[in-house]
Amino acid sequence: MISGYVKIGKARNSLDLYWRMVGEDVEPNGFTLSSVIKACSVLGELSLGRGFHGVVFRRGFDTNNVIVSSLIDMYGKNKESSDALRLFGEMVEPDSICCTSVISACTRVDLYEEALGFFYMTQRKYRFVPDEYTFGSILMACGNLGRLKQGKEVHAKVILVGETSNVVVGSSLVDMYGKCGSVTNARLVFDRMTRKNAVTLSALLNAYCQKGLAAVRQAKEVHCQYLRRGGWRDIVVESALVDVYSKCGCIDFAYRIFKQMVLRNLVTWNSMICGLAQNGRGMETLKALNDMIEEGTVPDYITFVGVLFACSHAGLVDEGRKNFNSMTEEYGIKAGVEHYNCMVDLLGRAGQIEEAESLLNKSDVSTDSSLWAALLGACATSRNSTAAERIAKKMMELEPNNHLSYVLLANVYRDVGRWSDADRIRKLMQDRGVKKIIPGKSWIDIQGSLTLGCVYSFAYINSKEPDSQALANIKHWIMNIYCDDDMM
DNA sequence: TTAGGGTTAG
Repeated sequence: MISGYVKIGKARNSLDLYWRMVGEDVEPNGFTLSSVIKACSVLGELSLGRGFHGVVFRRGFDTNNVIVSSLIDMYGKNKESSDALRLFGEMVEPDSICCTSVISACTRVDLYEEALGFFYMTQRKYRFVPDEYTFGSILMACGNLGRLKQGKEVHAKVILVGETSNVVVGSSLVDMYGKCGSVTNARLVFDRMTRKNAVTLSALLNAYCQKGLAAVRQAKEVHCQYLRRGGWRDIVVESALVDVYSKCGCIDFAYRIFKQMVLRNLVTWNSMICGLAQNGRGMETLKALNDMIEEGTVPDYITFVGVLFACSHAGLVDEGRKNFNSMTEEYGIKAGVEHYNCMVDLLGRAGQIEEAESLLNKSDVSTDSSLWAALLGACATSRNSTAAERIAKKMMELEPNNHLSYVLLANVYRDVGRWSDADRIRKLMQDRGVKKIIPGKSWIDIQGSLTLGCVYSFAYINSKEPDSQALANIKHWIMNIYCDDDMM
C-alpha cells in the first residue's frame, strides 16, 4: 500500500501510512523503506530522508542496492550531490543504477563536468553498460558543456547498445546537438525519430533559438507539427515558441501564441517580456509586467532584466528608476550586472551621469570595468569632461591595459576642445604600451543571408542570456567602431 | 505481492 501510494503520486499518503504502521509496532522491511525514501525525494523531505538513512543503517539494509540507490536519488533530488557521491563510495558492490543516480545528482546541480568524469571513471572501473537512463543524463551534461565531440561519442554508444528508438534518449540527443550549436544534427536525429513528444519538440525549437535570426522557417515547421498533433497543450513547447518567434523578430506572432495559451508560468511571462523588450516594444513590456503581476505571477531576476532593458531602449527614465527600486525593495531581488548595465545605459543616455556613477559606486558590481566603460561612453555623448576624467581614472585602475578608457577620455577632451589634454592621454597610452584590441570579424547569418559581422555580436546573439561578458563584448565592439575613425 | 536511475522552455 505504501509503495502503491508513491507510484500513483500520493507520496504524502505513503508517509502518513508509514507513521501509522510504526505506531502499531509493525516493523518496516526493505520494501517499506525504499518506498518511503522515494516519497522523501519526491516531496523534498531532506531531513526526514536523512532520518530514514539512519534507519537503513541501523537495520543493516546498507548493503541492499535498491535501498541505497533510493537514498542516493533522495540526496540527488534534494540537491545534496556530495552526499549522493559519498554514499556511492561506501558501497561494497555498486551497480549501474546507483551510478546513474549519482550522475543525475550531479547534473541536477549543474555539476556537468563532475557528471562526465564520474561516468568515465565508473565505465573504466566497473564496465557498466550504459542504458537509456544513463544516456539521458550524460547527453544533458555534454550539451550543457557544449562538448560536441564528446556528445557524438555518446551518440555512437547509443547506436552501439541499440537505444536509438527511445524517445527520451532521442530528445536528449536533439537537445545535446542543439546546445552544441549543431542544428543540422539536431534536425537529423529529430527526423529519424519514430516517436516524438513535447520534450522532443521543445528541444528542437531551442536548437533553432540558438541559431539566432535565421530560424523562423524551421520554427514554423515545428509549430505546424505541434498543431497537427492537436488535442494537447504543452506549456514548455508554447513558451519555447514564444521565445523563438520573439528572437526571430516575429513579435506579434509570438504575442498571439502567448495570448492563446491556457496556462502561463514564470518562464512563459519572461519569454514574452524579454521578447517585447528586445523588439523595442517599451510600453508593451511594461504593460506585460503589470498583467503578469495582476495574474499572480511573481516577477524574478530575468523579468527585470527584460523590463529594464526595455526602459533603457525606449528612454523611459522614470519607469526605469521605478522598476529598479521596486525590484530590490518590493521583490527583494539583488540587482546583477545585467540590471546595472541597463541602468547605466538608461541614465547615461539621459545625461544623468552622476546618478549612474553613484548607483555603480554603491553597488556590489563596482569592480566590473565593462559597466564603467559603458558609462564613459555616455560621457562622450553628453560631453561631460569632468565626469569623464573621474570615470576614466576609475577604469584605468580596474583595467590598466584596456585601451577604451584612454580612447574614450581622449574623445571627450577633443569634443569639448581640450586638444592638449587629448594629446596628453594619447601619449600616455603610447607610453604605457597599451594596445588597441582589434575585434575579430566573421560571417554571421542575418535573416538567411550572410553578412560580414563581428564575432562579438555573434556571441551576443547566440548567448541564451545576455550575460555580463556578452554585453561587455558587444559594447567593446560598438566602441571600437565608433573610435576607429575618430581617434586612433 | 510490494522496492531503485533519464530528456525540454525565459
